Amino acid sequence: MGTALNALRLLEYFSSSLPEIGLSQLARLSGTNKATVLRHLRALEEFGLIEQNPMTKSYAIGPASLRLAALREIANPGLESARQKMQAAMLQSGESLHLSMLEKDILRSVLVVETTQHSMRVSLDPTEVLPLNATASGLCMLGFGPDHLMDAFLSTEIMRFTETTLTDPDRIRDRVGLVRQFGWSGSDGSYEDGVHGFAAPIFGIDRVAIGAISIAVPGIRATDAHLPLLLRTLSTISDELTQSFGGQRPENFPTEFHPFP
Amino acid sequence: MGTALNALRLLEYFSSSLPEIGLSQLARLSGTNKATVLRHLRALEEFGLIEQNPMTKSYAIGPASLRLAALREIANPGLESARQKMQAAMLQSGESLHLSMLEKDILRSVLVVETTQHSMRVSLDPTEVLPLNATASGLCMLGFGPDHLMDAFLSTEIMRFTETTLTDPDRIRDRVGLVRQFGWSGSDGSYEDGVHGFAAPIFGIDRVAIGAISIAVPGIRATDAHLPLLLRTLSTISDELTQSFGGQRPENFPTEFHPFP
DNA sequence: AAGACATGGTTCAATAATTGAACCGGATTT
DNA sequence: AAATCCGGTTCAATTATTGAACCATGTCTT
Repeated sequence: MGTALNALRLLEYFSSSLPEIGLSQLARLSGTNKATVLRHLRALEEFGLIEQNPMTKSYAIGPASLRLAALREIANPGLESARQKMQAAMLQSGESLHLSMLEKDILRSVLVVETTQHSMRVSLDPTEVLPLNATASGLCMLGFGPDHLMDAFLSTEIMRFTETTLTDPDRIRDRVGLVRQFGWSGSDGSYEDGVHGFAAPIFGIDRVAIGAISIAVPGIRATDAHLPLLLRTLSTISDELTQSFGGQRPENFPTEFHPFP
Repeated sequence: MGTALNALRLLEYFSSSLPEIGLSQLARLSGTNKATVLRHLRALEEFGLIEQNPMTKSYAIGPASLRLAALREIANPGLESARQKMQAAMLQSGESLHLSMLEKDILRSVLVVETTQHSMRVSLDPTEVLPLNATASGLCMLGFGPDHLMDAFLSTEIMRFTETTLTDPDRIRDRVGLVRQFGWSGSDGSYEDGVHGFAAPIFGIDRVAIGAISIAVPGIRATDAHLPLLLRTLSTISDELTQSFGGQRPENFPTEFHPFP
């Protein structure tokens, strides 16, 4: 059951590293027959969610995506203003910013603003799924997101990415405790070696986090001297974004961020 | 045939004036059974293209649209830079800009940058379909778009919007001839009373127009004194956008725009 | 140059999913 | 309190979907 969904799922195989896919390749990736893949692609193409490159014959995401995004922006304004706020925060901190939102128990990156001030920067896939245990944003969500999130996450397989990835449930819980106390979270290369992240929650109307804003910094620039600036930036932008999404911080949420002891 | 397409078509009923739709209402709009509409909505929701407001139970475009748009931006970069160029042109001319692209014989608005310099401005729906005979952008496309476009358009019903809308095929052809000669097109309230538009084509790699950029001006500010500035802005931005989309202007295309005699 | 192996796309009978009328329980309206 | 509205469910008849095999074409390898 779910023909429409099967067709849509084909879109999941497109990514920033694989933006164009051929028919046979997509059939292989999805484990479906070529004929049905073609049928689905044709349907998606007619709607405009897919377009075929007439030269290479391979397929890519089509213009309807932009239309729908614009439409969502109307029903759910805020993303465009979020981008502007992130731009300002990028200029202030000099580092790349990274907004992610919770979509039913998975945390997905939705907006990336890259720094223009350093040539060495952290580049992120703007549609990536972020592991909750390995990223600063993920730890934030575990700390301030819906109550069931931690249990839901611990019941899935916990992935390891680098040496420093937290995989032990008890240690994750300890860390999340600290995050709750300080209001922000950090990750030191626990997702990708050499990449440090600092994140703070964005709250919804019910004071539960709906997403997170993070600053990604190359290890070399993640110094104690730099930290206060990053934390100040983080505190203000997380507050701004919470407000611009119509949310509110919990009563006891720290008004400014301090380094972990 | 085309279950997936039928599901996707439900998305067409969402618009800026109707961003949230209930189940029964959507069934009525689409002329389909409630049960199947619900099935489709569920499929779309699971993928994230639709989300249900838990309070009102009605449906709206979901977050997956943003993901797909970001993905398209990677495969097909340029839109974001187009926005920036349009922003600059907006500041230069003081008026709202409006980018539209051809999607298989229909012209669709994809990006709108509104002026910040006047409180009276022209506001446009960013996902609107533009009539080829009644808008400046449309006339541009007829003049510089694919050859078959004019015939395809004339074989459909030609709509009238205001007193000044061009509906006579011969007069349309005459006007398009002028547009070809001068490189830009204008519309004087032929789509909406009191709104004047000035548009220039954006070309693809094969020197055929793939879209148009237009400046929308309230009638009062569409003066002869203002026109040279608008035309200068138009000429440079259409050239920039053509380049940024990897296209090239035709050999004999005017290097600067002059008022119609 | 000839085969082997890719690719995108088509065909068609068996099958499995889609469809819509009728129905339900609850909330508003009359 | 009767009558509508709403979102959502059920189930048998039907209809569209599916996948194996098959083309035609192009590109490597031998």
